[in-house]
Amino acid sequence: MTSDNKFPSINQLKYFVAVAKSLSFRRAAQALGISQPTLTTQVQSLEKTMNLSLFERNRSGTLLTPQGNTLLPLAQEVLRAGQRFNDTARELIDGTSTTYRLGVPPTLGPYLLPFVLPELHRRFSQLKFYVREEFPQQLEEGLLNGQYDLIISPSNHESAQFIVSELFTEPLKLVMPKDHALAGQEFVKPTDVQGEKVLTLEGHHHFHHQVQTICAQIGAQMYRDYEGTSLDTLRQMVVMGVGISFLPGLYVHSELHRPNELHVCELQNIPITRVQHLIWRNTAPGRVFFRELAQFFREIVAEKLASAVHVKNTTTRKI
Amino acid sequence: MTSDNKFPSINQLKYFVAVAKSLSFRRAAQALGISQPTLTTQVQSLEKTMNLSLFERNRSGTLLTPQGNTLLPLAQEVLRAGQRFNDTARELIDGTSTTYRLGVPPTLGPYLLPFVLPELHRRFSQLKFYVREEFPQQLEEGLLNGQYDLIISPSNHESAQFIVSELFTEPLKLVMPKDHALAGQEFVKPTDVQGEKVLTLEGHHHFHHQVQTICAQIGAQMYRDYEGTSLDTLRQMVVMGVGISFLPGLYVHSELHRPNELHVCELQNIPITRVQHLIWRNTAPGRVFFRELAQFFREIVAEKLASAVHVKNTTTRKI
DNA sequence: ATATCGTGATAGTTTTTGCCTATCAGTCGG
DNA sequence: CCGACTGATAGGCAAAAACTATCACGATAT
Repeated sequence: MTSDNKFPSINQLKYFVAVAKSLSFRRAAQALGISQPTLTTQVQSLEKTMNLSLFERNRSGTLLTPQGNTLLPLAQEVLRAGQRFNDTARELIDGTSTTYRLGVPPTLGPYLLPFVLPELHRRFSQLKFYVREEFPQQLEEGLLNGQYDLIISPSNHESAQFIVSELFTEPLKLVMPKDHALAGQEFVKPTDVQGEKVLTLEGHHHFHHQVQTICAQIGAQMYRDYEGTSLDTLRQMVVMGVGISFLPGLYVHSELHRPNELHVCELQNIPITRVQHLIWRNTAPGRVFFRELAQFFREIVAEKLASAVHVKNTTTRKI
Repeated sequence: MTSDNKFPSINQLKYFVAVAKSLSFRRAAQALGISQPTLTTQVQSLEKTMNLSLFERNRSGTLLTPQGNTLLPLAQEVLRAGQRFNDTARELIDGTSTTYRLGVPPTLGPYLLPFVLPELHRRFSQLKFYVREEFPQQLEEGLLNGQYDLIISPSNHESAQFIVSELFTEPLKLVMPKDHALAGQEFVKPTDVQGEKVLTLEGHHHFHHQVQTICAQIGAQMYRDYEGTSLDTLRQMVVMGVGISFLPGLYVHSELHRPNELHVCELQNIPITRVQHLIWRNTAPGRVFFRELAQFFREIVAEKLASAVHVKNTTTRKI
C-alpha cells in the first residue's frame, strides 16, 4: 500500500490515444493493426488499473469521458517522450552523432584541439565532444572509472584495459631569451646547456617529469624555485630572463607568433619529443568507431599541423 | 519498413534508468524487486531493439556508454510523463476533481451559475466546469454527440438516452414601465393584458416559444418587429416604453436592482413558469456523481435563491 | 414491425513475453 | 591461487497479449 506505481504499459496508452482519436474501437483496431477484441480488452485493462472510465460506450459510437478527456494529452505526452527517445536512439546508432567525453592534458588541448575539432565537425556534423583538461594521471583514472570515453595522453602505460592508439610525435623545443648567449643557433650543443637554469611546470604535469628526465640526461639543472602553472607563464618567465625552458612544439606553433620575443631552437643530435596517444577502454562498445576516430585525428593532424609534429603511418595497436 | 515504431516498454525504460543510477545490475535488480537475470535480459532486449549499447559491461562494474548517457534523460522524461499520467488518473477517480463541460441556455446561465458554481467550488475544490452558452436545441444535440457532459435545459424531452433531473421551477415575471396603466399592482388580471404589445427574444430562444404560448393563452399580442437578442436589451425596450414583457425570475433577481425602473408583477391565478433540468447521457460513466451533483444544485439553489425560484423535493427520475 | 448493419463485449485458445532458479564465466583483491 | 564479486546464459513456468468466433444490443432502412 505504499504507492501503487503500477504503470500502464506504453502499448495501452497508445491504444487509448488511438481510440480517443477515432472514437471507434473497430476503426482504431484497424489503424493499429490489431484485432478489435484485443483493443477492447487492453483498454478495459487500462481502465481497470486506473480505476476509472476513459470511454463512454454507446451501442452507436464511443465518447471520451471527462476523465478520458483530461488524461488524453497526458497519454500523448508519454508517447511523444517515447518517440523522442526512439528518434534519438536511432541517431545515436552509428556513433557519429554522439557526444563523447574527451579528456586532454592542459599542455596539449588548447594547442591541438582548435585545429582538429572544427575539421571533425565538418566531417560529422552531429559529432560532439565534451572536453575537459586534466593531468594525465587523472585522465587515466577518469577513463578507467567512466568519467571519460576517450583521453589523449602522452603516457602509453601498458594496461589490459586500455586500447592505445598513437596519434603523433611532438618535438619539445628549447627556448631562451633573444639576448641569451646561445641565441641565434638553430641547433644547440647539449654540452652548452650544462649549467643553464631550466624552468618547467609544477610537479603534477607530465611535462615536468619529462623535462626532469631530459635535464638529468644532458646535465642541465632544473630551476625549482619558480615553477609555472601554465605554458604561458613559463614563456613569460623565459622572456623575463629567469632561465631557459622547453616548450611543446604545438604550443610554439600556436602561440609564438612574435618570433622576436624568444629564440626557438633544438638540441643537436638529441631529438626530444613526446608522443601523444588516443586511449579508450577496451570494453567500450564504441571501440570500432574510436579506431576510425584515431585515424581521422592522424589524418587531420598530418594535414594541418605537419610543420609542428610528426605523424607516423601507424595503425592502431593494442597494448 | 515504413517506420519501425517498436517502442521500448515502460518497464524496460525503468530498468534502464535503474541500472544507470546504480551502475550495477545486481543492486538495481534488488532495488527493483526483480531478479538479476531478468534485468539483464530486459536491458539486452532494449539494447537490441534500439540497436545500440547502453552500457559498457566490465567484469567489475558497469558504465554508461555515451549513447546511454544521452538517452538516460530521455528515458527519465518518459517515466516522468507516465508518472504524471498516473498521478492525474488517481485524482480523477472519484469524479470530484474533473473538468466537466456544462452547457446552459443564455437566458439562464449568467443569472444562475454565479450563485451556484462558487458554492460547488467551495465543496469540491478540484471540481471544474467548462461552461458554454447555447440554445437548448443545440445543447441537447451537443449532449448527444459528446460536446457536453452535462446541460441545463428547460425542455425535458423524453429520450431513452438522457437522464433528466429536475432542478427548480422559475417563475416568469411580467414587467412594464413604471408609468404603465397597469403598474402598481402585484397581480395583474390576464384580461387586462389583452391587446398589450408583448416583447420577447428572437425565435431560436426557448424563451421565445414559451412567451408565444402564454400570449396565445391570455390573448395578448406578440410584438414581432423588435425581438431582442438578450434579456438586457429586452429590459431596455420595456423601459423605453416599446411594450411589456415577461422576464425570467432569476434574471429579475440578478439584474433588477433598481426597482424604480420597471414594475414587476405576475399574472393573477395563472402561474407562468419554466422548469430547469440537469441532463446527462444515461450511458455516462459519471452518472452516479451527476445524480449527486443535481442534488447539490437543488440544495444550493434552495439555499441561495429561495426568493426567486422554487425547488421541489424531487429526486432524480429517469424519463 | 422487422430485418440488417454496425457497435463494443465476451469466450476460448494460442503465442509471446516476462520472470524465475540454477549455473556459468570471467575479474579482482587478498 | 582462492574466494567473492561481476554480468551472461539456459531452461522452465506463468502471466500477458494476441487471435478467431460469437454475442448482445441499438440504429436504421425496408
